Amino acid sequence: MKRGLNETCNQFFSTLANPTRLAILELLRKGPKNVTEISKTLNQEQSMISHNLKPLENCNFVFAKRKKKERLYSLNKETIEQLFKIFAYHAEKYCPTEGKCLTDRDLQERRRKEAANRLYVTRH
Amino acid sequence: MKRGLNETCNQFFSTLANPTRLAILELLRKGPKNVTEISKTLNQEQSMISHNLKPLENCNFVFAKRKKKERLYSLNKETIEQLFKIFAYHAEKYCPTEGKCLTDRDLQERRRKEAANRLYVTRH
DNA sequence: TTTTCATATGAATGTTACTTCATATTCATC
DNA sequence: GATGAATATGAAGTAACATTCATATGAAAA
Repeated sequence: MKRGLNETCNQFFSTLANPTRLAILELLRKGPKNVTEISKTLNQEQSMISHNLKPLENCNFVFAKRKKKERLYSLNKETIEQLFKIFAYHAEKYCPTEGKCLTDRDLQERRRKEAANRLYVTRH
Repeated sequence: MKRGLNETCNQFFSTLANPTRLAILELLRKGPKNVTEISKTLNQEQSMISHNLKPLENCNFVFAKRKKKERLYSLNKETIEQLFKIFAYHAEKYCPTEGKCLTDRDLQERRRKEAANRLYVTRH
């Protein structure tokens, strides 16, 4: 397959395409946090936070530095704030009611329900 | 789970997190194209292109309008060009050799190979 | 009004990513 | 160098997503 924008670009957006990771990024906007703090604030298992921090760090969306026994994670504000800004602008303009932006999955579910409904009407 | 940046944001990035869809977006930078043209240029099945155009359209990353029998898809340049610009800047700065940005999958594979190698060495 | 071209849809299957739990590693302190 | 606290890793199961092939729909032309 023809791929101009390379694997790296896919990686870039894939790393952002996860609710846990987005939550981490949003939390880190407030300032640096260690793993335990993130884990507790987001009410998620520590191992899950670590697993999700890894791709964020690989992509340089967050930076880490040791502080005694802890690892302090901080946000790459330059990149992330810009991205969130674009998103916010786009969402404001195009998804004001959040009524758009449906997944295939949503559409599938909707169809299922419509079909069930049709069936229900037909039955009577 | 605590989720500040909502579902819409995840959707936003998830839609971008796919090589086929990125290829479509990049192609549309050159100008509007219909489904068949996209399909042929990217050398992908028409149904696949259609399936992937749907989320792009849902998120308003592309716009569609009829032209006779065809549907002409065009880019939401405002959003997409900005995103690509940020990505390009970030990649330039942080992944100059594309040596970073490894997935869990990559790391897993690397480990497998290393393990196999260790085993190989041990055998002799 | 049926034929053809262009696109969309559905359902099935394959592929990838996420989550979890158990355990390993790392680093400081005793 | 043993212990404890903080974090990372591995492997397995599960859920989500992408892809494919067959077919349906829609729009124009004959």
